[in-house]
Amino acid sequence: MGNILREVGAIARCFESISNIEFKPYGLSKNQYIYLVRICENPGIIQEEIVYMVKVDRSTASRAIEKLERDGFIQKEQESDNRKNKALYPTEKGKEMYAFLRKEDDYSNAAAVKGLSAEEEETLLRLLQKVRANVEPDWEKVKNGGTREY
Amino acid sequence: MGNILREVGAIARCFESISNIEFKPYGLSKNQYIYLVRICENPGIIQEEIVYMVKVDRSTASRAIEKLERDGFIQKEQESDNRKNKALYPTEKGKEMYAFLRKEDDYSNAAAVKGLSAEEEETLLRLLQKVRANVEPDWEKVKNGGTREY
DNA sequence: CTCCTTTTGTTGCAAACGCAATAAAATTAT
DNA sequence: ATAATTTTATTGCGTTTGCAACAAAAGGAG
Repeated sequence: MGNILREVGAIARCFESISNIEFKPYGLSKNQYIYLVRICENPGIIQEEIVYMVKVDRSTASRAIEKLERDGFIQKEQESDNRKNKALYPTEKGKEMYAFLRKEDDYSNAAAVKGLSAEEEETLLRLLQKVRANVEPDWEKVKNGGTREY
Repeated sequence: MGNILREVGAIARCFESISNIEFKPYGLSKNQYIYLVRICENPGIIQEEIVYMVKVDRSTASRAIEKLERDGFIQKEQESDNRKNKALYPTEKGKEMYAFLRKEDDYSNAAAVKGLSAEEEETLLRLLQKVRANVEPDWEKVKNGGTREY
């Protein structure tokens, strides 16, 4: 009886832990890298979209991003046609940090799939994307007060 | 360019979030279920072994398990032949809760792999186990102050 | 246009998190 | 046998986390 979610959980905690330790000396505190990466890859993205991509609580994202701004890695900009949404952009400092984050990320991904064939790697990614798609609606549902029956 | 670790991270956060919300009304606070499950499945296990399985900081595990004991879900017992290790056992209350946790866990795993063939499911588990094995040594290393080169 | 709902974002508060430092028992080395 | 190292567990401290509750703008329904 293998348990997919437990493997996923352990792997996720491993890499989160490693990343946080490695980025700390560069001025990024816990989990900030997660948000910075998304903002750098999607300039102008709004917070709620990051929440959807990353799967974290609104309030957590709000404060993490606030801190990123305070620390000079990103900037919030009022969209001209919309006074509610705040578009997020990396600063120069943020972009520099991103280059480093990318190197670490590439290294970690390569380390993760070491020993897998190119085909297995593709398969793994495809299956994980499927799992993620399966999970998303349940997450939305439960986060919004819905219940799962089992 | 698909990123395996980001998928893994999002999936893990989804299920952690769902689990925490679902278990809260039953008296389990954040992430306690993770430790309770391991103790129920491995009666007599010590804390450090759980840390190794789950991939979390010692101090986090220590306090989570302490709380589990305080809440009457588990018991710590001094091993007769060893005064350092503390063997962990579920109480009756803990075992009852475990039955429920198992149902939720089974449901979540089934939901996760919905639409995958039995073969794909096996493949996914196998590949995840491989990734986990790849990651473990790096986690140990970095947690103990070592550095990765990239 | 006005009312209702949804979307986006923030804040209060209590709890969990994890690095660092500590302690003590167990194991290994000399 | 004794010293050095490793293993196991805890605690101090500041930070992050997330549920709840809230606010305000945007979007839809009548």
